Amino acid sequence: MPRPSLKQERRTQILDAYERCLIRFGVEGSSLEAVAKEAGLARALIRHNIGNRDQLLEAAVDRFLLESNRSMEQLLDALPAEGALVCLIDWLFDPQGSDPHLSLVSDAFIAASANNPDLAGRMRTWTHTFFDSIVEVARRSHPGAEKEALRTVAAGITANYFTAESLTPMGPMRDLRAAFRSAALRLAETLD
Amino acid sequence: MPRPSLKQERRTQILDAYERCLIRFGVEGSSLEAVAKEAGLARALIRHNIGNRDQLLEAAVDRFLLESNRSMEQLLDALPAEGALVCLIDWLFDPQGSDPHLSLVSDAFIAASANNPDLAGRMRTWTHTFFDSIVEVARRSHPGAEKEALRTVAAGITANYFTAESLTPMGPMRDLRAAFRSAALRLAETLD
DNA sequence: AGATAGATTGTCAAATATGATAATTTACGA
DNA sequence: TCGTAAATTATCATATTTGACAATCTATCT
Repeated sequence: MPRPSLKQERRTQILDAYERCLIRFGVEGSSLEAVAKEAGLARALIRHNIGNRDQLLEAAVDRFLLESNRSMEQLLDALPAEGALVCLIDWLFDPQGSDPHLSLVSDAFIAASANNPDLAGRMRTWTHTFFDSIVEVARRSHPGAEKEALRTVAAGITANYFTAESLTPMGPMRDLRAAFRSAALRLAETLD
Repeated sequence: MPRPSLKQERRTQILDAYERCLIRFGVEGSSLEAVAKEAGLARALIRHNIGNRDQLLEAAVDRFLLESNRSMEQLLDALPAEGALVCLIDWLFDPQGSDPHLSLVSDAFIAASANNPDLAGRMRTWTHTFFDSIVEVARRSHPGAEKEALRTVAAGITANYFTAESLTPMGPMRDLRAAFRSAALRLAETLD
């Protein structure tokens, strides 16, 4: 009987806008005004659908972790048994594949972790989870490799991926991006 | 006859505080109020010694680039002819050596580059300079290696260094940091 | 049509940020 | 001691941000 709820649509609309602001202005710099403007909504609608500034951050972190885990699981399922590691690298560094958006949002969260112990904890476990997933893929495609070697290679791939994404706010740097991809591949080859 | 000028002392005092704020709050989140409080000075003193918010950012970028180049040159001079690359990696990943502070400041500048084309340009050339320096060190210690291999390895080392530093706001993650260092070393070994 | 629950908009007060200028204090040389 | 130039403090007007609440509008059901 009541008017149908748009809560979910509004929430995603707001969180999408918030993420764009996070990338440009960071956690501290993303005012509710800016988010509302970016979303094309009145500021009071943020309050109505999500709440105050802290609740907005919390909601964004929740969604980020969910989405990140979902997308990682999906990727792991899609990887072939043969040559999984190279395939993973191709996906990570494919401009079409992984969304640079997510990495930049994580950068904002990590930077803000210095003032926010809770956030720091959540992002630490996220980082470890991400890293462990890469290790697992490496183990799959190189069952014989030593544990330490797998961790080292996984760290290197992770770092090159993170860095390539982190530099995007400066604009396209194709040469460097390609070099990071090559470095990841070169590390993977050391497991053969 | 006048009172002695403290302009230089005050400038460094303010810029030091501003960098600490940049690391915690980012460019957009670093209000003059916050900087003044962090520096233990009245806000009007920022205006007196440096100027408005834009001028503060400009001054910080200027100092960052100068300091970064100076420190890089100094490092390059200090490196031995033999095993320069491994020595460089030791220095980059030595908690005592490179100042994590500088990397975090550069992270803030890079993130803010999305809204600031001028800043983006300056940070792009800085990134390229940093990268080229690593390539040069690699070439010195492995004169026989192919150009492309040198670039790839240098990119990997750079990425692992950047990433290791970027994660510090989340708190100490020794295991991951060690893994990034190992990855850099493993990449260097591929040049042998 | 009328009731209902939710969306949407409007408005307020308090807190904070900024730029600017005036007033005051301080250290040094003459 | 006294003038001077600089540091430092005080104050102001303005704009932005935030949280809160009231008022209005709108889609659906009965």
